[in-house]
Amino acid sequence: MKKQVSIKDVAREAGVSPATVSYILNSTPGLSFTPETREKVMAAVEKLHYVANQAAKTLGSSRTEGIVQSKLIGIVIPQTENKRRESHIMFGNPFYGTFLSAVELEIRKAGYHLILSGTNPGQSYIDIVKSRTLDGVIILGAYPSDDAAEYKKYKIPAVLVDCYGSGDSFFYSVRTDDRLGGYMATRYLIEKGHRNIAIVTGELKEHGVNSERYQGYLDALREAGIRPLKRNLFEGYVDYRYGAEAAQNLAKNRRGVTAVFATADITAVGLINGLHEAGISVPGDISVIGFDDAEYAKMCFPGLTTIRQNIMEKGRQAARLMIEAVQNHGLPRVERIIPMELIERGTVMEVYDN
Amino acid sequence: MKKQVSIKDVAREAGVSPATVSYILNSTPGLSFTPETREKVMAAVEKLHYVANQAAKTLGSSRTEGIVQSKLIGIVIPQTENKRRESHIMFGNPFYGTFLSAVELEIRKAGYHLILSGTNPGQSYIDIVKSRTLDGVIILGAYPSDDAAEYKKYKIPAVLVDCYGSGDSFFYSVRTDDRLGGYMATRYLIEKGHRNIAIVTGELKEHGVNSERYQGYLDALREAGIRPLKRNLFEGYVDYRYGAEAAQNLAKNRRGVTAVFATADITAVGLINGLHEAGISVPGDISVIGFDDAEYAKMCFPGLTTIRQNIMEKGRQAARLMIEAVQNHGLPRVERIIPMELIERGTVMEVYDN
DNA sequence: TAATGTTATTGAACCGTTAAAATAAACTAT
DNA sequence: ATAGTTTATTTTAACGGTTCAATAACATTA
Repeated sequence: MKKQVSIKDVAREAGVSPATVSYILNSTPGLSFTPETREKVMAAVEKLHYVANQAAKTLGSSRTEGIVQSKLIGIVIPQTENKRRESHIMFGNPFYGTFLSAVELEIRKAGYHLILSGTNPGQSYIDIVKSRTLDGVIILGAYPSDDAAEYKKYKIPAVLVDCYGSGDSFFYSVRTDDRLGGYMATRYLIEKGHRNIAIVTGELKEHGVNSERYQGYLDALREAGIRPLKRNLFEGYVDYRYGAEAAQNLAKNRRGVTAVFATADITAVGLINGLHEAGISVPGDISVIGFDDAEYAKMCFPGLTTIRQNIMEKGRQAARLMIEAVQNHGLPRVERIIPMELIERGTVMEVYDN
Repeated sequence: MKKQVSIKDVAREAGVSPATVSYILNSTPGLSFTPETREKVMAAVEKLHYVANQAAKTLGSSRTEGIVQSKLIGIVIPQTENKRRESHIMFGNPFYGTFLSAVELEIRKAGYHLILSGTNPGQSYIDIVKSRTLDGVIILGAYPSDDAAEYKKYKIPAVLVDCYGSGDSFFYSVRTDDRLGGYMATRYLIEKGHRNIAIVTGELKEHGVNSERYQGYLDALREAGIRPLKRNLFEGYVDYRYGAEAAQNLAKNRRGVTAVFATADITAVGLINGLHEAGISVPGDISVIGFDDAEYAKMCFPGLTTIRQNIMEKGRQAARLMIEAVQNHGLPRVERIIPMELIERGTVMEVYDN
């Protein structure tokens, strides 16, 4: 690691003081400089290939309250090392990849950088935030409520993505109306004549995405006067394998189920393949609807009928909200709801009489 | 942003000097302290919830050559904003998600953090490296050769993943033997009786992954005494859509092609679905083999026969190599080759006589 | 007992930058 | 011509750590 070119080198080269260089490069408001001085400085910067040291900037500006700028945004995704369960791995579900892609693009455009971290569920992230003096944090999935107080205490803007249960006015939030989505999916199946509808989903933690979608499912059943059956609830993991497992169980004991709502596409695909393997045709024997419209929803055969949420858009919104929050300190809480739409492909079939 | 607890606060609380706190917390070698002092310090740290400021650490230690530690590893993935071509989007190909997941896990275990960035192809990343004083950089795909000199100059360890053409002894490298992989895929098709084999691939840039796989394809043909045909080369993009496009062209004018080697699974799946749409059966009419064994290779129907590369393993190796390089400065160049294996599923069919 | 090591601890310079206060130079206004 | 503003720039003191040289306290050796 060679000694880097510092602001002093630039100052010397340009024949001005370090402060002048700093002011000019940051175009600090309320200060004026001669065009000549400006030019001299810029020329020196060019000549020496000067790039400011971010650590020093962060440190130097940490004196003034509120304007600390590490230009670093943290993004936290739950992920544990777990050989047995893909669902614990960040990108077991490609949803994250797409989302991250959109976030990165926006964040970079705004001149910030993204510091990516997984966390063991429940593990605190606040140390990282403190030690790196992050400008803000984007949190995916359930957020560790212990940290919440700290974020507020230190006034770190936090954007919660797909989080429920924090009505707290401090946090920004981006999500879809998952309950409505669950309702849409189930209602669609009902409209197609299905009455005995199973649901395959991940852990129904309080205030989670799965839980909301499940509520929506119940809403739709209730509306249609269908009594929900406990045995039609398959609660497990959000991964391919659990879908396949659910398929096996379903194949063993169908009890008249004609349709399944899988609360994530990845589970849906596992389910479909599992059913195929068990000799059950989709949608011939059982209809399936998913959720997300992930990349591969259109790739599998038959194409997966699903509730589409615009993941890129979700990422974009989260990033923009973050930047806004960082730049206009103390903005009032904003909640962005990303719209959904039902995509009809080939995994749902109409049934007549029952 | 509240004023943070500093090392001075801890020192005061413990009744020692800041230097002592620093030494104890970093367990600086060659120094001894009374157990009492140690305990006092640790107690104060606990009590005040002290977390060291990384910016200050980085800056403070930047005096001593070689041991600057921002504890930040950069990871660079080519990605541009391009509405028309998914291939330019980082996670258009889920390969990246899986890879990133593995890297993050390893990096975090070693106490480092990952700073994630896309780059417009050809755009320099060196400014980020300098400004953030990154400890090292993991670079995916073709690397901007202009930066290479800078990395060397500043002695920034760089791990090149899936990069060819840098025999430079400064760089570490992780990759698969793509040429061999291309050979394996093609040879397998030949063994199954195919002689008129097309290849669908991304841009054949000099020294790229695609180019290597293409070479392997040629190797296999040559070995079998088959003359490669120009019209059998479909050179485009590494995305779903290009696979579908290639399928259309192929459907319009098959000229006896009975098998296709798609150099990425995502393209393979696009191809298969495109062929289906055009009324061509896979593998009935045309066999397809892919490359990667991405998540959805087993999800599509029929399951995709493909060359599997262990992506998690690739990520793990890249991360470990990085950490090693950072910690043992000036390690000699290492190259890790991740093995492949052929996964037989349902998209290749044997043909007899021709 | 004085000289000599050790061991535990501290003081202070320094890293690269920002920000507040100070200064110098150039204009106004009286 | 003198004081008062305004404009352009510099000086200095942080920011929160690390690290080297210095010191104090204690044990050892001659």
